[in-house]
Amino acid sequence: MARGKIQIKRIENSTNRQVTYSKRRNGIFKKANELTVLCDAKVSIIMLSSTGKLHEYISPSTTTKEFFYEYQRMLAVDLWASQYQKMQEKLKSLKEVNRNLRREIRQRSGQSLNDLSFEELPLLEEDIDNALSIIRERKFKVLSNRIETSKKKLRNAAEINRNLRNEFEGRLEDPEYGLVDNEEHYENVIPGFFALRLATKPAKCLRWIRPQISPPTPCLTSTIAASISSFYNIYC
Amino acid sequence: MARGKIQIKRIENSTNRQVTYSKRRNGIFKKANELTVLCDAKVSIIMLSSTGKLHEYISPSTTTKEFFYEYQRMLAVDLWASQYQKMQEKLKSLKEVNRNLRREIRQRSGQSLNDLSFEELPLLEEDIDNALSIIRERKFKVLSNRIETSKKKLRNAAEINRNLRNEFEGRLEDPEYGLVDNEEHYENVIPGFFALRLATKPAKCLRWIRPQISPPTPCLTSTIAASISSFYNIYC
DNA sequence: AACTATTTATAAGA
DNA sequence: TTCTTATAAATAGTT
Repeated sequence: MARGKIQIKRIENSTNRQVTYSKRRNGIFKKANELTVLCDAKVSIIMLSSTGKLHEYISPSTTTKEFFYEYQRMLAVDLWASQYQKMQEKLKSLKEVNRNLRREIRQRSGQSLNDLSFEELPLLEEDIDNALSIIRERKFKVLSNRIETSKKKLRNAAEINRNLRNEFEGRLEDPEYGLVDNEEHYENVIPGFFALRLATKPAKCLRWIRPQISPPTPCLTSTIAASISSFYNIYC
Repeated sequence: MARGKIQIKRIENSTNRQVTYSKRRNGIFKKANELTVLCDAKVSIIMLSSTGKLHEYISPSTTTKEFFYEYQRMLAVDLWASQYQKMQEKLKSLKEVNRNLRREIRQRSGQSLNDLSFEELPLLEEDIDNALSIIRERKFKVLSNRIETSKKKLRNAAEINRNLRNEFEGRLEDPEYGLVDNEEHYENVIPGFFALRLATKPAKCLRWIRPQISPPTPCLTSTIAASISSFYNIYC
């Protein structure tokens, strides 16, 4: 348009393209503003350059947001409606599911039983009765597993204890390790292992006899002690 | 800009304004298209004229919707974001809640017990045991209510029956109503009421002795019969 | 919608 | 980026 006509096709020179973009963009925005004033119109222009930059023009006294509400209203084509509606429906169905789940839990807890029909009540009863059996079974299974584990750990601890004892006795007989007077002294050094009696039936059967000489042997870790303790608190 | 310079201010002559709007609009759209081609840019223009008409230009290979998603993304100022995001969060939290509710139901049914800690199991057991008691209690209450209701309805039916019988006898004695031979004939007209014996304890106590003469008295509606029947099926 | 005198936009160069 | 300027393009007023 000046100093020579140009073909309307992509400008290959990058710098040139940038410059032209900048100049023409201003030109268009200027024209848009003139249109706004002269013709009392509202104009929104958004431009994305090839380098990814964004520029916009919006007529004064409007925001882009307002403008697009207007745009949607005019075209009766809601740009976001479908997405929005889908979400709304999903929300609704989730709420419904939620309500039903809560009701089921309430009924399984013995509340809101009025909602149940005369025929449904015995079914619920049976279902919960079954559940209770399963849970009880599971409880006792977990329980006996714990007992087994504790037993094994204790046996292990006792074994280590015995080995230590043997080693110690070996050293006593070995002159290099110095002198120890008698068995009684030895008893004080390595305390008697505390007894834990476990029977087959879990309830009312666990008895924990505390060690009489402290500190207790380090072979029994606090973890085991804690688990036995909690076990004891719950079932004895 | 031609045949005389003009002031950039609202054109008061309506026709003139319209014409100018039309001309300049085309000019801008043309420029926009040139920019699109020359500079490899994307342009969206939306115009609302003073008469309320809408015109838009959008670079080829794009839709206005896409364009505005891009616009939102670039500006990080989501035009609809707040509403949208709130919904998304609500959806997420509802899903989470539902997942937990489902887990609770599973556990109350005796499934997924592995998720429960050693300490939680007995609590669940106790809770469900309580629920079971409540449900049983409720069941028996509903049951005895039904029995009461049935009893009342039966008494009522019997009362009506008796009245009918009396009225009929009255008519027999009244010459105006014609002649009836004897009591036996009368028995055929109004059949013997069927017996339903109800005891206090619900289980194994309901006995339904079918009427020997059919059809049964119309005073006992099918509803009552059905409820007694289902009652019978469930508890006897 | 077409014409055209004139203004405005802008390509190329600095 | 901005300025300059020759020239292309847009357009106001007219028909």
